[in-house]
Amino acid sequence: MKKRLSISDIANNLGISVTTVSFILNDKAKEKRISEAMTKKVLDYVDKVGYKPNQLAKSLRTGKSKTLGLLVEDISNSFFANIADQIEKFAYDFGYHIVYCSMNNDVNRAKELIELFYDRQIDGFIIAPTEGLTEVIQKLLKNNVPVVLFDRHLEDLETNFVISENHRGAYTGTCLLLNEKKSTRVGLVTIDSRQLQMQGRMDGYREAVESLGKEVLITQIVRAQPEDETILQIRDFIQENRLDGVLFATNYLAISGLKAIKRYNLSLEKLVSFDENALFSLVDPAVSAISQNLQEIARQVVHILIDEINGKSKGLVQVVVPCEVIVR
Amino acid sequence: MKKRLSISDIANNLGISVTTVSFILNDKAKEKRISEAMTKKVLDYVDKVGYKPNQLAKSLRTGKSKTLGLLVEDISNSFFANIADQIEKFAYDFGYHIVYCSMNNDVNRAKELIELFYDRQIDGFIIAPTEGLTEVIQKLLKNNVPVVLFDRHLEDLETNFVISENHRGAYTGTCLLLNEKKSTRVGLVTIDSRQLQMQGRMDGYREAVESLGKEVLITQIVRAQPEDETILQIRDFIQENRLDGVLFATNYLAISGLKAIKRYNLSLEKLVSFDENALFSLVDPAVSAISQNLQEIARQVVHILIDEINGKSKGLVQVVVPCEVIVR
DNA sequence: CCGTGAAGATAAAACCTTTTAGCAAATATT
DNA sequence: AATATTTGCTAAAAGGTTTTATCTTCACGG
Repeated sequence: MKKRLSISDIANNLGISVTTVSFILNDKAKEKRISEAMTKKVLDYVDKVGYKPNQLAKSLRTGKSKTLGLLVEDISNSFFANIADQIEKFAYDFGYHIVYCSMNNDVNRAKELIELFYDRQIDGFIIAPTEGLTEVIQKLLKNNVPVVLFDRHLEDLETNFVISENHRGAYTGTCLLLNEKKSTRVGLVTIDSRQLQMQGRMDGYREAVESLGKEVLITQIVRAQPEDETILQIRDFIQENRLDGVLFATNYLAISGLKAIKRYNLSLEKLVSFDENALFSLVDPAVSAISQNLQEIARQVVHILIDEINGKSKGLVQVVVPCEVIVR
Repeated sequence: MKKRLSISDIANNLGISVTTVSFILNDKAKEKRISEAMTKKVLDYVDKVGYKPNQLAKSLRTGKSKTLGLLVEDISNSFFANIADQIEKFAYDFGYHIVYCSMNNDVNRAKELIELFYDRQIDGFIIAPTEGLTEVIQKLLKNNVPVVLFDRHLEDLETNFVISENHRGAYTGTCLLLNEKKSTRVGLVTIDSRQLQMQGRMDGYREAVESLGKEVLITQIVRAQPEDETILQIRDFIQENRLDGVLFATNYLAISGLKAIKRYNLSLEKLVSFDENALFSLVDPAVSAISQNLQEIARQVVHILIDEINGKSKGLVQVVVPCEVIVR
């Protein structure tokens, strides 16, 4: 209803200049040699009338929007949803807001969104990149826009990133499945993707299996296909290879796997999955988890990004966060 | 690196006025009688140099930020994560972005966030309100800020909202559990909350049970307590009342319930929960779901809000979306 | 030849800040 | 006493748009 107060209203009502008010509100009173008395007068008045600066105007002038863009594949995926929650909290502590969006494996939408965010003067990007985003991220870097990747990074791209210890996690996870008995057969269900985190998990699995001289068994699920397809494929993989144990490279693959097991009444001794999920303790057989440290990842991501925004960055920062193994 | 072009750069380079460029870019060429030739010239040039308007400046001038604020209890909760995903998609179609945050049952943080968003000139709010937010939302309404509530609404607050058919959903869900046999005993696990959607679910349960002249058995879980407490409480509730079937008022209560069942080896015939969850088909006994139509809720929320922002609103809009019952 | 209206464009104000450069008065230095 | 420095404050520019009001030119009817 009644128009919001602006800084010049404050100045006029107090019979002083806008500059003075601005300095005081930005904690530059000391530095700019504004008297204590004046400072107090302004602060009291501002408090009394409840003035709040217009952030848009502020951003326009300073070029900083105090907003970060978060781009993930699918915010409804529990891994991303959980990390988004953490990221928001950490960002909040620094006075930053988050705008998010899901890219849904649509490279064009992703590119468009990045441009869109960029046009909105977003201060920095937090991205779980999909293949095909290399150029557009490269463009951001060229324009000196702060970027931190997480969950995966891209080859040929010199960026900051925070990822989990995928190789090691997969290795330890696979060891849970293995058994000295020559006959124990364990397989990996992963996705059809060249994403580096998936490569890491694959290599970890492979190394563990090979160290016991067993056969490396891998099936790669096509991302886009309907879940029923996936379930069938996993069933066939398990049956044809007479598997005793399976390592799932992601959360949602494990869920499809469990559906396959239930639906087709398969019997397996042990299951392990990347990422934790409420359901893993509730099904039979229980699923052990290679749980990523979401809080630490989020903390690092936000800190690295904000350091870079504030010019406090010391070159590239690339962090690998250990996983925790939850044995069930 | 190189400074971004501004509209006045365009104008200078073309030797024309800023106004002309602005009119053309805002599709007002016809209306403002700019010649076809001029229009084409400008459009071609803008395209060639890849000029993009500064959204901050635009927002500052127009007072519209093309951004909506989404406030939920906990974005990592699958219900909210899924709906956030949908909301983002619908908003995107209208050129709107979403900034989100989790309130985590912290009324003060919630208030602060709402004020913060408001200061950022957010065009409208999408809120799943918690108790205690009445006043601050009231304040938004008084200032003519468009608001749509979802999942629940608040008494004494005349707002737009989109909720599910809680009463009916709970009624139908409870009917799934019931059985003509006099001996069948069914209970409701809900939360200790006066939120209206929970009241609705409770009433639906009660009505179904009473219609068969059976005993109404309800336990209310304290929100803040550690999950182990909750699990114990559910166990006791089930055991003490010798229940055959349980209706869970939310997703996460069902999960705690399943943990109780597994951990203490309880045996129940049937379970029903509000909200769908991947895990419900995988556990034993399988959990039937009263699934909310997330897509429709999101669609409505966004449309109502944007209509109101554009002044196309016809008074209060209060929508109740039917639930789908998934029997397992 | 004058007045009217439309066509085609524009100058300048407005949105609300931050920040640079500078002014006047008070104090310190020589 | 004259000069230099510090103190306390401010005018105005800058940031990039949109929009109002206005200006010039040309065509047309009378």
